[in-house]
Amino acid sequence: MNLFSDLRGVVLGALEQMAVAGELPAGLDTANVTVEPPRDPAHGDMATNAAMVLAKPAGLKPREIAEKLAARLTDPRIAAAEVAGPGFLNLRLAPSVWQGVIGAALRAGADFGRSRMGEGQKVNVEFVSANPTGPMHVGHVRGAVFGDALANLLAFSGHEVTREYYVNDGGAQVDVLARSAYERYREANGLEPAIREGLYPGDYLIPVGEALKAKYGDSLLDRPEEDWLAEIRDFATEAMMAEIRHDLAALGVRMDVYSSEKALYGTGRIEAAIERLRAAGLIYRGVLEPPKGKLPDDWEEREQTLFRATAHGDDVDRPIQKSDGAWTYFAPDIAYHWDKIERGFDQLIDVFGADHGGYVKRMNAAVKALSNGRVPLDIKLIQLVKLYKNGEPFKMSKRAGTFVTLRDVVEEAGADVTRFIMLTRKNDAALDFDFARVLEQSKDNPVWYVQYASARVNSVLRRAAEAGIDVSDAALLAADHGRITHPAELDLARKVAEWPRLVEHAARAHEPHRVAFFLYDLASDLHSLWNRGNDDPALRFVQDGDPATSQAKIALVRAVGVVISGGLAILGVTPAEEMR
RNA sequence: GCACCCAUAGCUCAGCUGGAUAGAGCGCCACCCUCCGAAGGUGGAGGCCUCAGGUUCGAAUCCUGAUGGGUGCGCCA
Repeated sequence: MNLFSDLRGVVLGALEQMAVAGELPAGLDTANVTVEPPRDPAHGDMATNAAMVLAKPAGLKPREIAEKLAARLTDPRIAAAEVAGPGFLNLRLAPSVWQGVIGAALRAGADFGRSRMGEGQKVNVEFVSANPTGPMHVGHVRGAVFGDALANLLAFSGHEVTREYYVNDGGAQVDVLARSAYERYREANGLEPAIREGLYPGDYLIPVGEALKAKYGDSLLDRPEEDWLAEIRDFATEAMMAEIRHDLAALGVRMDVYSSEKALYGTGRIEAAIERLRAAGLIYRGVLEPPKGKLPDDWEEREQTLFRATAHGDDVDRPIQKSDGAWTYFAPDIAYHWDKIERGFDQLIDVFGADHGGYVKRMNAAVKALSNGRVPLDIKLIQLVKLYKNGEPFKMSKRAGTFVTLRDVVEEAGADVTRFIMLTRKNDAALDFDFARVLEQSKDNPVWYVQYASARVNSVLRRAAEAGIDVSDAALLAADHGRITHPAELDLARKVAEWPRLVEHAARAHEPHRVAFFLYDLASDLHSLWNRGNDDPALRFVQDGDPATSQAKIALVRAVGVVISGGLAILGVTPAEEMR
């Protein structure tokens, strides 16, 4: 149930009637007609801009259209319709609408707000995709949480979602990993490791060295690199991926598919994808212009195989082969996205770090070319997270040597707090994460505030039960919600009613942070109503000697609880049973 | 030099894909603990939505340009 789209349907129906009656020209475009709650509650419960949107194409005055529209809005849910301002039509809804929301929320339970908006849409969300050369660091945390929450959000709105991790196990960096692990293997055999410049120095490879010793004994010592490189590379990569999967699990992130870059090589898949572009006339041999302004020191002209990315909106064409004929990193990426397209996804989402911003246009160009424009690709860039503790920059590097790991963050703040805070900012805005602040139990800590609301709902249910009131789901659903009449309570019900619409908008925009902000608002409204009960006993949820009214009020509280748990589930955060 | 992102209260940020008088938290000011949970609550002050044009019934939101900040820019993924 989504009240807003229902009412929009009512309005569109009325416009239809007007067209039939000759009050409006037929065939007007109503796509821009909205029915939304106005910012100022004094303007009623809902407002539609229909008259203003249609005035020009219809050649009529907005207020005139609004008057006629108002006369045709006979739906029982609409108690009053009045023309205001330049041509807004403000709708006042019957209290029963808001009272009905309580029942709708309780009936749907955890599914309240779930929609079929994305029905039949297969969406692939690729995120994290950290190189398998070490443990995940802070930079990955936000992308991991964002991607996971976005996937939840899309699934909740009816999309068929695949969560995918692209394992960059095919490039030079995994050879570096292998050489680094080999040194640790030598170390495990009692030799002095030579961690040269350019190798990965982190302690996390020590256990890998020991595991290699357990597997190979001393048989790989003093052997030329070509004898062990491939084997140790696979071994070390797998060890790193095991670590990454472990870290993701600690953060509550689950992947459906791990795709390997290496698996694309030697199978003709890259060649096939490139061929497809070539057939479209987008591959050629050529020489790139040097970038203007600062010229790299070692610039020399080179002929390379290029992808005509400029044909699809990029600024320059992009090399797919190095001058020695080997693929650049872009080539397997093209093949990987082609693979995703071939798997039948209707929509692709890539979650990248902001430092990959320069990559967006070329990837979009490639996907556009590969899918003939059929499959949209949305690349979400995740801005940096700056870590602080009590306002001081946070440095911790127990295992990694040079960076703060995801595990450090989760151990310090906990998965729930980490996830929530990471979603309290738009993905394209930088985020400050202060450990001291996020663990604080006060109103300026949004996680705490929302968790507190969730606990408070439980607390009310508990107390009511102690007072002998039946607070079972069935009883609350059967309660007489018509007893919810106080404006403050109806306001809270209005907020609950907004949830399905918010989910839809957030899903459409690919912006899970909106859920976090909504939950904060809703928690705030609940706390506020609670506090009004201090001064005005009529607003207390448990009314002594009046179990019927108590049940109605508690049903409202429970409806808020339903939304909060549902919203937290999307964010991947556990609701608090009680505060301690 | 070019591209992308950002610019909203003193600070940190929202702003529902163009709606009416721009919001929240912190900080500040004033009140409030006999009261279902006061590490809290209620109210208040605080704005040229960076600037200049444009689009239209209507712009913080869309377009162009400028300014300031971030990121990136051919054999690294």
